[in-house]
Amino acid sequence: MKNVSRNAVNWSVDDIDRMVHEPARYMILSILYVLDTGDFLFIQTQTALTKGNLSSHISKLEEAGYVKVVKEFIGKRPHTMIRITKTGKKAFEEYRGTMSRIIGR
Amino acid sequence: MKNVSRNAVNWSVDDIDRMVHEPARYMILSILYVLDTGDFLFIQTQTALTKGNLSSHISKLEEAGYVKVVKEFIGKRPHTMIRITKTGKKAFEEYRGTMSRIIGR
DNA sequence: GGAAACTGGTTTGTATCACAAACTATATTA
DNA sequence: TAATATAGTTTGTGATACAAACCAGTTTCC
Repeated sequence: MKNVSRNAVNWSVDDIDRMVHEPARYMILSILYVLDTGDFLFIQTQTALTKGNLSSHISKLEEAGYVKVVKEFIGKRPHTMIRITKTGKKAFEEYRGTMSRIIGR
Repeated sequence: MKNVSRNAVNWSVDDIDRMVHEPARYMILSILYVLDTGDFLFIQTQTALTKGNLSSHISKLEEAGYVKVVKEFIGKRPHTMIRITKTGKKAFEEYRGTMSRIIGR
């Protein structure tokens, strides 16, 4: 048995992109949507997420194709740059549209 | 290490009430917010959730104090009525306020 | 120069969660 | 009386979010 049909409130749970719906990831995307790129530590301070948590959310966003991760060395230290993709931007916009509709404004 | 501080986007992940954030529960609450009460089967058809899924979401909402569940018999058959509480209404309103702010527009 | 502390993360362990299938208990119908 | 329907609840499981523990270096301090 699967949920497939539309309902009286005129939206289905499947309309909501869970990848974006998760607050931590929404926050990450909302930063990158404006700035396009950000390094790991910048995003960490902005979101106030723990490193571990941030790390795994970035991995998920990467797997979803919503961000690209570039690792390099700055001087002698490792550095991780995260860039939002076209797909990621679109997903973010669509999520906002969907939620606007659902929340009603 | 815990997330506690505010961030540059001016909201924290903790601002979002996960009890309401879950789409299935948001849908249930959005129906009850308008109608105040609804029986199990009505909500099931409106949400298009499976019975099992709906049952457990209702239990969670009940534990959170967002709904009250009243079991009775209609004729010889069991019947389950779900009523949104004052707390539930307030939580729903606050969630919408929070999300409106976060989604922006 | 060697221990200690810091940097910039990733991996691991755990508790929780969402979900549908399987099940329960009674009632109705064939 | 056997099968089917009703009205849900319980169970199994795969996925998830999270912070603690860990790791590979680098810099600082004595």
